[in-house]
Amino acid sequence: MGRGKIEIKKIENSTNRQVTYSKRRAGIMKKAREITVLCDAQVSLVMFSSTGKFSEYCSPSTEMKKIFERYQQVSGINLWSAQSEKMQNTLNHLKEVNRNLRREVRQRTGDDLEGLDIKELRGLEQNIDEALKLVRNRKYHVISTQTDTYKKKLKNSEETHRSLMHELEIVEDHPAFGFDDESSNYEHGVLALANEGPLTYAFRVHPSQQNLHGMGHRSHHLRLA
Amino acid sequence: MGRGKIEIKKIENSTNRQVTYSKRRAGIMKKAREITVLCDAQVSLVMFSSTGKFSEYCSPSTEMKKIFERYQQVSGINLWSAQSEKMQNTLNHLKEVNRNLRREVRQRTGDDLEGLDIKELRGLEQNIDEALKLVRNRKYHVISTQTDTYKKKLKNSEETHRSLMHELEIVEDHPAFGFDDESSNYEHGVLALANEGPLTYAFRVHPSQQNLHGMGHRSHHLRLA
DNA sequence: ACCTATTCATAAGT
DNA sequence: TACTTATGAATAGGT
Repeated sequence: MGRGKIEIKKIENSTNRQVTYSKRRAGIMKKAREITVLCDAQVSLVMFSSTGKFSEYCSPSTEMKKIFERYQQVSGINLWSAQSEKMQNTLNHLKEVNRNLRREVRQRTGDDLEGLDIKELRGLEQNIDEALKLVRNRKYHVISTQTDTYKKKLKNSEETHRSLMHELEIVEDHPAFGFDDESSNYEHGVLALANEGPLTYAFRVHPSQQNLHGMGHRSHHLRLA
Repeated sequence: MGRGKIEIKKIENSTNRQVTYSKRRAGIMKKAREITVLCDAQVSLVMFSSTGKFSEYCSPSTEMKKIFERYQQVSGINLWSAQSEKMQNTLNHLKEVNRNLRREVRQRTGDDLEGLDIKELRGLEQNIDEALKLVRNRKYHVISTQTDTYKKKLKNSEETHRSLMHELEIVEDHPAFGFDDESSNYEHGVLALANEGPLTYAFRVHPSQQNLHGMGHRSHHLRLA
């Protein structure tokens, strides 16, 4: 059909090829449209030209998605196995990382020491001991910082008090209350509290980490924060 | 094209509709085949007749799968959003669990104590201290178990030795070597080694946990095993 | 399924 | 890229 019969083989002239592509693409689209209407069919047509230009037709009654899903059902081919496999791999990877992290934590809490030999136990002990020192140092640092703050606040209010008393003295000429300057007592109190307070360690349960199917081998996950 | 022009609207006579469907389907298929060859294009065509009959065409150079993947890329439509969304959620969930586990470990190693207040620090200290005791107990247990085994082995070989010596005595009538029975020296040695050996704690780097894109906020992950 | 009059699609030229 | 047109292809309706 045209000014002469043509052989069905690749058109080598690229301009010509593009022109033919455009014309025939329009033709196919029209045919697709027509068959859907005339025959009440569902059609999906996806085309990529040799230059990568993309065109599609899809029956108005449906969507590509649905047609592809139906295609899958009928053909038995799993179209997104590649994608999901990739994801599955990442997932498995993450699960393993997770398992190992949990194990590390359980070893650090002393809950899972079965598999360790002497050398590893010695190393772990050493490691935990160092961690303990770090935590203690930090604790003292925080305490002393906080104590300093309290000292300053105390000093402030003390001075405020003094000046108020002073004003009272002047106004009423009535010197009355002594003021104890042993603010170091307070520091002692804080330290005592820090070391002798209730020994429960407040783990916070993380709600978002619950109900991870197939993952949770602990009923809840701990977060120190 | 035919014995008369027809209007493009649903053919009500179902037999007629089926016949037309068959004819036009063949036509479209041919067109699809031709455009792929002539224009070096990639075409996928999926059709369902009103009676549910399924037909497909796909350029020989490719597969439905690939065309659909490409379609997705170009159109931006995620064809399996339902599937992948679920997975994505699990994935994100795992990532968060992971982050928190890492944090827990870093707090237990004393590497990340910035955000903790006194109460939390005190709890952590307490907790680590308990872990330390557990690890120490376990260590001593393993050591003593191992020592028992060594003792038994020693006793065994000692007896073997004795009987050998005895046989020598009998055979050659040549009583010569004394045997030191202080096997407890050995136990002392093991304990000393356990407490005074090199203090490096052997972390094993897990190769499979490297290069998890978007995940690793540590250059490597530790596993105590 | 086949036939064929008729309409349609389109190759090549502009 | 769009229009033109001669020509071959597709197909509606009949058998």
